[in-house]
Amino acid sequence: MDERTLLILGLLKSQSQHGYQINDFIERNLGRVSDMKKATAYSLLKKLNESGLIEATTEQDGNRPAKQVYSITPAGEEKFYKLLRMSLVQVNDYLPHGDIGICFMDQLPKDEVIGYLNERLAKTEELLASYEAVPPHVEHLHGVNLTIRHRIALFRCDIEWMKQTIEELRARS
Amino acid sequence: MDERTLLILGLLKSQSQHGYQINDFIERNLGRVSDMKKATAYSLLKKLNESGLIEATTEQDGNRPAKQVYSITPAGEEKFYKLLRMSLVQVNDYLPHGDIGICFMDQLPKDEVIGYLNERLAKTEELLASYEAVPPHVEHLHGVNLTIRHRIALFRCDIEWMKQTIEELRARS
DNA sequence: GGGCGCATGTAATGAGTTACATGATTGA
DNA sequence: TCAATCATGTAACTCATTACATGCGCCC
Repeated sequence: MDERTLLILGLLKSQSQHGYQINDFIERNLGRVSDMKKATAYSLLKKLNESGLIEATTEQDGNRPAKQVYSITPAGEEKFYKLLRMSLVQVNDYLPHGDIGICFMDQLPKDEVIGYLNERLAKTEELLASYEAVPPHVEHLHGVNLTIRHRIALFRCDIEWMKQTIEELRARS
Repeated sequence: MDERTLLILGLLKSQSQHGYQINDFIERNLGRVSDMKKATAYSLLKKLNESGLIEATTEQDGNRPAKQVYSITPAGEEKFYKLLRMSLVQVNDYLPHGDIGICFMDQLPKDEVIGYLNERLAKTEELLASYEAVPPHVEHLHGVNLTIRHRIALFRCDIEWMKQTIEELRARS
């Protein structure tokens, strides 16, 4: 939750926005950094408003549904910096999804496992290629590029690990 | 949830066990692969029993509280293999926790950020060392070793990425 | 007698998702 | 006129966690 709060406060810090805008920006530009969903964004905005970290003004364009435009408050800025510092020092402790399966791989014939891992390897390489193909440059948020590089590094690491694992399986008598 | 189900079914496949035993095994031997908590294990066991993937017999030792000893059923074995295959082909798509903070790093003075990243780097190196120090060998589940190697690789990757990022920050005018 | 290990469970809470519901504007 | 985009929100649900509650046996 802290992470999502940090994201919303950070986006509002650079510019007052309404919910739709924030969600739209995340979907379009930050799909590779956050998976926050629309409903989550709206309800977080509501909650942050209630707790005084952001404040809302209502805007209306003609006959359209009214917008709730949110701005960050001084308390919100303080919270933003606190969360940002916490986030920067925090160690990533990975518990990769697929590793439970790896634990039980001996329950299947070696060749079958190698087949699955090769499939996974190919899909991961595809994913990596898609990241390498599109150098993203999100305006005013150029730290995003560092996170993309981070993910690319992680994919490469995964690929190496899979190759090594497959090799080792193959080498088994 | 699928992952937790796979874990429990996999453990029961090798041996009928009661809840306490399963939780104990996970805590002692699989703390680096799964973070499933006691209450989760118990309620999952209940649920899997209700859906027929496992079955329970009651055992009593003297006057102690009765144990629910669970065994995997044929339906459970089928489910196990299905989940195992799914798990093995599934691509890991990492969304590292700390990366939201990285996006906003420009909001803090460069030197402060470098300080935080160095702190994070040191902590990660410590964590890595703890993984490298203890070569785990869980009996009958030797795939676990591969997952430990996986995490070691990911930590090394993270460390490299942090060093590179710090270097780049330093190089900024 | 007190604390630890064995053994089971429930209740409250929290975070987040999916799916639903509504309605205006705009462009093909 | 029909679909897409703009715009907001709620309700039900799932998953998992924390904290609580209980009680025996064993050893110091």
